[in-house]
Amino acid sequence: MSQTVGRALSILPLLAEGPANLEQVASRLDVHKSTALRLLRTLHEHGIVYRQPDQRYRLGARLFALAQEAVENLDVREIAHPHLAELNAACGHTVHLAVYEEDEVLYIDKVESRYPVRMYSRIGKPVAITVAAVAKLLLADLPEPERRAVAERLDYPRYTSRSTPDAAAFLAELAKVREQGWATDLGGHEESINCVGAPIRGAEGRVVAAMSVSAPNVVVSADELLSLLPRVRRTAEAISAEYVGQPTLPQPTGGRHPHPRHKRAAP
Amino acid sequence: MSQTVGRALSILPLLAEGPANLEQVASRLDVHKSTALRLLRTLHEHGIVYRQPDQRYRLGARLFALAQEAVENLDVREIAHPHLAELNAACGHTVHLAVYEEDEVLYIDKVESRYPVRMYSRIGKPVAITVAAVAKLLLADLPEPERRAVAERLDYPRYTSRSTPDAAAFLAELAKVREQGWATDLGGHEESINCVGAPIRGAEGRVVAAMSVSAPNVVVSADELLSLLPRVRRTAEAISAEYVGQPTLPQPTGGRHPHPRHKRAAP
DNA sequence: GGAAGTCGTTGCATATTCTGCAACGACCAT
DNA sequence: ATGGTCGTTGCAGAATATGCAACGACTTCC
Repeated sequence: MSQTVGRALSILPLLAEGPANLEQVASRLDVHKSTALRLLRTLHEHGIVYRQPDQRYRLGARLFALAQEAVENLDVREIAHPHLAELNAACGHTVHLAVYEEDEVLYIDKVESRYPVRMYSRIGKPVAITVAAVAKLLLADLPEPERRAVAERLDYPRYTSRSTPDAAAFLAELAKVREQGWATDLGGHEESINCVGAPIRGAEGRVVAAMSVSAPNVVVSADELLSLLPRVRRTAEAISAEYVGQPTLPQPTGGRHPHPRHKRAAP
Repeated sequence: MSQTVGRALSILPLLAEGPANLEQVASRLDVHKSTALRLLRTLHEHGIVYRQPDQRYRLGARLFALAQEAVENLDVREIAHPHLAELNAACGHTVHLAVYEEDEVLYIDKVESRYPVRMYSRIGKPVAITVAAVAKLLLADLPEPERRAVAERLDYPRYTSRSTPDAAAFLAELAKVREQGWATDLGGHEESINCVGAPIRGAEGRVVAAMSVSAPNVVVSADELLSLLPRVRRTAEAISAEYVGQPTLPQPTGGRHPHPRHKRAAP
């Protein structure tokens, strides 16, 4: 909508890859150096980017501070953490917490495995949405039309031979997950890694987050991991219970949609 | 420099406080609703802000992802973490890692105390710059003119009776810290909390980060905490050694300053 | 040691882009 | 029904961002 702001924001992912100098930024934005300079200066004034001693720019500290504040406002995280830690203490595997937002699922918390062989993942990193157990749980709860729309919008990379191949398969899987109330990822992302997950529900039973336990084959077999399912579900339910118990006033007004999603064209 | 971008960026700290609707944003930016709408839409397109089901805006997931990438590029953090964890395992207290950036010092890592009574702090939150041990360490290493300029720019809130009262006192303290190579905060921020810190040095001996151990009076006395100093210094030195050992190509060119800081006016 | 080459910076004229306005539509309350 | 809130849209005017060209600081190459 706003070209200038759009350009400025495009600089951020670019700098996230690593420090860059003025010319690199200008050429990747496809604007004149002077334009890039002004944008960078503005970002700098706001502490979003930082200028290194060698004059190159990188993402600044305030961005980090902002993001940190943002996550802290996600009450699910606060509530869930102790439960996740407890589960990790009990089984020793990596435990993840994830939320869905605009075609992306991302980890917002994680308790590391206590085994030396670990799964790689990163808080804040988008999840492999078509295969991850947490992603299935979150998408399975979307209202039918939207679920369908999202499924068709996605790409289906073949990470492994067991990755979800296409939208149809994914929708079928989502239906199953929705039905049974839990989900798995058996080698769909990394051949040797399995996950079991369960949904965390807020008021009115909507899925607000999802959690999972992940472990590589070399540590426990898929069957052994599945045997943890009851425990995982109990943890998710405990979090849900606590979450609905004292939700810090989420969505005061029910739902107002001045412009409904699927509006009919005017006559 | 760029008004539009500036306005858009001003929305971020505002939303960090909590979700807000269009009107609130518009009035706090002091612009027309339609203007605020366009800015928010642009931020939304880039995933920086998210629109809740109740139509209010809050900071989005991508901001979180970006920030996460940003910190990961700070190699000090990667290198330091295991050492901090080890120190925590040994003494049980809260361990912090902080960096300085443009008049701000902020925590970039933290290992929580294992005692029930803990100091409150938050990764990503700006540190009380005039009293914190880590802040003293970082500022003490600035070149003299800048150190002075910063000290005079700062505010000196009287958190407690032992807070640094003014710029003169602060500069004196910094000189001492610079001299002795370590720093303390004895009840300067919270009456009952003490800290001991040591600097982490990069190539050429410049201080690139600082670490500290904090504990409340009720757990250990200031003297007992001070007895940890040798250990803290050793940890900081171990991190420094590892950091200079394999710095992932920081600052390739030495220093180019097309426009020197203190340029004389043209004749 | 001079000359050519980088790279960041500045002032300015142009026109592109953003702004505020006013009116509308959807929704809620009374 | 009626009035009120809040988000959304199209438009004309004007403020704002843009690209250009030239310069200064610095490096490198001959």
